[in-house]
Amino acid sequence: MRQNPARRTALLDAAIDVLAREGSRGLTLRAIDKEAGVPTGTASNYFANRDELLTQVMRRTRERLTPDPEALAETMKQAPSHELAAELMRQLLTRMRNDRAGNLAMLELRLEATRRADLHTELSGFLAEENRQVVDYHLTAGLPGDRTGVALLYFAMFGLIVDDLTVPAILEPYSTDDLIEQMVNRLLP
Amino acid sequence: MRQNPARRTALLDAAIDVLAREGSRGLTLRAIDKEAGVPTGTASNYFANRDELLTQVMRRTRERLTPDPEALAETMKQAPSHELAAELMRQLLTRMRNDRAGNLAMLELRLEATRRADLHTELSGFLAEENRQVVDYHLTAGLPGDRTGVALLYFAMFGLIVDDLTVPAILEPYSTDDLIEQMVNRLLP
DNA sequence: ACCGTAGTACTGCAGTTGCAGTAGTGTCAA
DNA sequence: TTGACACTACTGCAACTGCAGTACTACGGT
Repeated sequence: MRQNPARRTALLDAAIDVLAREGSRGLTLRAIDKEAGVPTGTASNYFANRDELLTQVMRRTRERLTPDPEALAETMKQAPSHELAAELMRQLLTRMRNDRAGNLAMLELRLEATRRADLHTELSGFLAEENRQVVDYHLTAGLPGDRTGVALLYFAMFGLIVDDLTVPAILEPYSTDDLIEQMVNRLLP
Repeated sequence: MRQNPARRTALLDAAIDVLAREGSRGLTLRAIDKEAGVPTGTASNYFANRDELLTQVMRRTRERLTPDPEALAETMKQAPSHELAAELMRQLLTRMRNDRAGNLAMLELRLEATRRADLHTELSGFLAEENRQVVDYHLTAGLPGDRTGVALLYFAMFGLIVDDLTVPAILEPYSTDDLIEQMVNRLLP
């Protein structure tokens, strides 16, 4: 098992691109080699099997989708308000749109997790924890809304993001900025 | 190309099961034969290629997830109210839970559609139309809320459903009935 | 009633692809 | 010089597709 972390990350990023572009069906060790531009067989040296690969892809995807702490701190300089909450949601949507591959990969992993116990355990732990943290953060930052409202806000955002990524035609009749503003105002009393 | 409609439907239902259980990766014509318990090669006679198969799987999945008109009519006997809207949402969630395979297949198809232009066109048309219809239905039935509110309600429900299907651990801290009641009350003024 | 034909369903095979895994060699840096 | 990584090449295997050939069924003509 090779250790070179830079190369490993490069392989994982390549895997995310393959996953987004060709789906779980196209994700093979060989395809990763090709995408990363490394010799055939290299990915085999870094991942013992598909399970291990997927677990590591998940961790890498999580890293990529985590907001930049500095940018977040910058935004949070404003006084907490509905406007700030809406701004955070707009940034969330933008972040997701800017890493389309990462997001599609995460969706693929969710589906894959319904079939692989290990991945499911890891993904459940991670996403449940993240949800908890994000709600706590919102509340302790003094942003408006109660626990249920914040949870609903994130479910609505998630639905919107999935549609935006996969079938944006559904969103065409609406303005996403307007949707976000309305959902913040209505869900966070 | 064979025509026997009953057999075709049986093959498509088998395809949906395979898709849900093993993902796009495991969906082959042979796997469908096996799942449907028909002789090897049969599915090849019904679907010229993978594209055609996926398109037809999509149509069949749509059929399966459409609410039963009678049951809907029965529910709609009540006077329109927030309570009725909540009841409709609870039924939606139940319906989705009762056809887990159909739902997972639809998610797979959404992802597949990001890679196949034909499928994307068809899926976009269908889902956009469905969204429009569902919002119109809600409004003309006299249920509370404006167009934006109803749209938000469906995004939130969609997010909740996807989480429920793939990573239910996220929902564990919450009561789905409570979430539904709150989202109806808050999003539909 | 019989036969021929067309349409449909089934079976098995052959060829192809493409993957995983691993062994072996080359290279570079400590 | 030694150890870790990079690269190359090979083997064996599994699965898929597409084809070709066969069996069954229905139907229409005589």
